[in-house]
Amino acid sequence: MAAARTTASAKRRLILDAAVKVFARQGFHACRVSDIADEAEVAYGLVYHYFASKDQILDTLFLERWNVLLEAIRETDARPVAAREKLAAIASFIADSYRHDPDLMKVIIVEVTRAANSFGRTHLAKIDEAYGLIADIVAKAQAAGEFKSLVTPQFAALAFYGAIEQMLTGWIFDLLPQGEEDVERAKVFVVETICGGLDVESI
Amino acid sequence: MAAARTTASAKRRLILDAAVKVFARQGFHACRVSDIADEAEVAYGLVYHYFASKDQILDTLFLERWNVLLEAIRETDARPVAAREKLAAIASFIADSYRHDPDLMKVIIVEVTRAANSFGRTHLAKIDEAYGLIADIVAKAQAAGEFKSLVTPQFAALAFYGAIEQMLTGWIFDLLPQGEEDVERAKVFVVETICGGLDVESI
Amino acid sequence: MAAARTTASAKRRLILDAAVKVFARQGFHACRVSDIADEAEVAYGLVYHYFASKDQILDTLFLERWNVLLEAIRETDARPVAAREKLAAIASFIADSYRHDPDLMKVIIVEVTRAANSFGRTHLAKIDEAYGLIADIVAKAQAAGEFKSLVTPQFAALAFYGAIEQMLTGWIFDLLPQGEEDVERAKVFVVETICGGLDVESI
Amino acid sequence: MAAARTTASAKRRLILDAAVKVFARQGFHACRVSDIADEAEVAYGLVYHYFASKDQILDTLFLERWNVLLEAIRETDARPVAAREKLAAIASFIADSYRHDPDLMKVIIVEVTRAANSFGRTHLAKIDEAYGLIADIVAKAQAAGEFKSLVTPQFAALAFYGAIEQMLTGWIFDLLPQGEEDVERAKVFVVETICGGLDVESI
DNA sequence: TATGAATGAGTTTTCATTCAT
DNA sequence: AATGAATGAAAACTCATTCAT
Repeated sequence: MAAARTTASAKRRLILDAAVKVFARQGFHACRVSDIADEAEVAYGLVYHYFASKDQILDTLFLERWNVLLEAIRETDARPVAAREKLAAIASFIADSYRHDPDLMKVIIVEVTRAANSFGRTHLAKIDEAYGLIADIVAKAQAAGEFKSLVTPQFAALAFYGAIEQMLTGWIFDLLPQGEEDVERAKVFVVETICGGLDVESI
Repeated sequence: MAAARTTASAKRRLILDAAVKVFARQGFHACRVSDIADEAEVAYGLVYHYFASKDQILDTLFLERWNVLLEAIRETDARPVAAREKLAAIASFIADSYRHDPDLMKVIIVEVTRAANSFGRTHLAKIDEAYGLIADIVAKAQAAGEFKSLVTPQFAALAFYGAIEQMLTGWIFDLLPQGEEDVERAKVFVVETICGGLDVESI
Repeated sequence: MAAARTTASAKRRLILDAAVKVFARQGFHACRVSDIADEAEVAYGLVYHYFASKDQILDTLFLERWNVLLEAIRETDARPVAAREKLAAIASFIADSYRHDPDLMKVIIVEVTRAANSFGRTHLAKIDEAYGLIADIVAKAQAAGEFKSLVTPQFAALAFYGAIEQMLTGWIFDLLPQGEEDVERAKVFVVETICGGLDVESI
Repeated sequence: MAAARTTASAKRRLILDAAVKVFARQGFHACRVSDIADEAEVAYGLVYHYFASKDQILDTLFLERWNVLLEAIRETDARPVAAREKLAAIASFIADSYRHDPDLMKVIIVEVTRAANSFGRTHLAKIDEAYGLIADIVAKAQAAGEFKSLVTPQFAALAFYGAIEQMLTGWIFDLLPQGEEDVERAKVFVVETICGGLDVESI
């Protein structure tokens, strides 16, 4: 089972993992393919045996992870819980992803998701897919009377994702504390901000 | 004096304006210095007479505009209005900036603010300054009982700015409609989302 | 014995035949060793089991065929016919070779014989051997009074071969019609041009 | 006058001349762009300031010279002399070109004209133009009764050019003596072979 | 024989920056 | 101020060849 996914090639995985480290440390553009090969301790040419280009390595990394995220969102949405809890679960999933492999998330956020002019554009549709799934959650909640209908679901999704990405960026660049409890607290904050709003209850 | 700064040199301004167009069209990395010179219709070498490097051109563009934004936030904060109105004014100012000069805002967002690994890092402190000013507004509003204190002002600022940046990104990459009324409505949406929250009033 | 040479290995022959197709289609330099393996439907490494290098494949192809040509010229020369008929037989043999296996002849002409700076240089002596055999025919014809002695046999051979090679090049690159009758006519033309000359008989 | 052609740029000419030496010495493929820059004693990048690619240098060299050849053939054809003399003049012009600048002719013959699979193909039309002009001469001579009509003008042109190219190749690779008188004699030989023919007069 | 993963040397091209005029 | 020729460093990618199995 697990083997099936691993079998592909141990060296191939080695290269992908090395790329995560190198991209996170030096940035995609600043690093050379030879840096990846060195980090993976494989021959230079082997990188090109498994990947057609430096770009393709990043593409692979992004898609592997983003598909997991999309799946997580879909699963979350399928659960019979309140919309607010769904959003909380998504925020939690993303924050945990960062906790679990900060380098990988850094690469995905910094080099793809926020790299609007390069990989961000390439994967725009895939990224937008996530917005769409979140928007669906909002839309259903509005229809069900859980959420107000003052803003479009599309916009709410954008704001929600924007807040999360900014939070991640804060961690990545050390603008935000990222201790265990800080992260747990942040999960709550995103949802509180977006769902609860900043305003005091108007009574 | 002021004149001195403005007059500085018509050619210098020409180059900056050309750079905005070229950066917006081709991206900072994908364009050559000669593209800027061509667009400005000045000699290649003149670019280096006025700017020390290609980087410095973007730095200049960013700082010029970001300082205007910081000033606008400060002025807004000084006004004796409700916190929600202050945030509305900031959102409005940024949206109008985009309406007025989409190319410039595109360059600033895409090439600096979201370019976490290059210019974003360079100008991190300056960008963070904006978060700080917004956080101040939130902090004061919490102290005054206008805003709930469930999230830290710092976090609220991050979420607010994150939502706005995502909205701009949506316009820049055509994921969001950007007609006159669309923009006006979006201004309202950001504030409604962040301040009002998505949840129906809990009563 | 003879069987031994033929049997040698079916795979080896498969590779040589595939190489002809691939060299003809893509050119020697533009193709990769893997293209040959793919065309032959054998494993990549097997090519190196039978041949020491990519170069050696072309060398083998050339020598196989060129030796046949040399033998044909020798046999022709041994026949008790007029010199003009001998040249006609050689022209005919070469033209028929092209008719029979245009890809192989294309490879030999384009990649070896005309590739003066690479394989042409390597096989210069072998190629020159053909000129020498032709020159012998001319020399004997001059001695016998069949041919005039106004040009050296060496030069006559060069001109004769040059005309034939140009004719083949014309076919290879579609500058010359290559229908069945066209080829037959061309055989006659070469001899007529070189032996008969263009001038009207001076009486 | 002469200035007009030279003015272009001394360095540019320097690079072209250096390229001729380097291409002739090492071959187009075997040499690096840096070899050309070194030979010309200019900075590496300057080569790319004047030429878009290594290929373009060879293209330029070829076209410069080939156009001179075409012009020479046209002028020759315009002269009111016998066809045989016209062909003699063309052979003479080409042989003299080689005498005058053997490196340049070597490059053109070896790297373009005979390089059927690379530059030869690129410039096929231009090369064919020469065949066409020669064929015209033959055709008119046939119509005027100067030449027999046993072969098509197109074919005669191919044979004539083939013989000349083979002669040049002979010189280039030292298969043929190239002393002053050898060259003069060869000029006569080509015409004698192609126009006079090898056969003794049939009377 | 047969396989295909692994190796790593080698070169064109790009382009920011400098500098002489 | 203004010009644009001159400089040269830097890196992705290709692919023939080797080798362990």
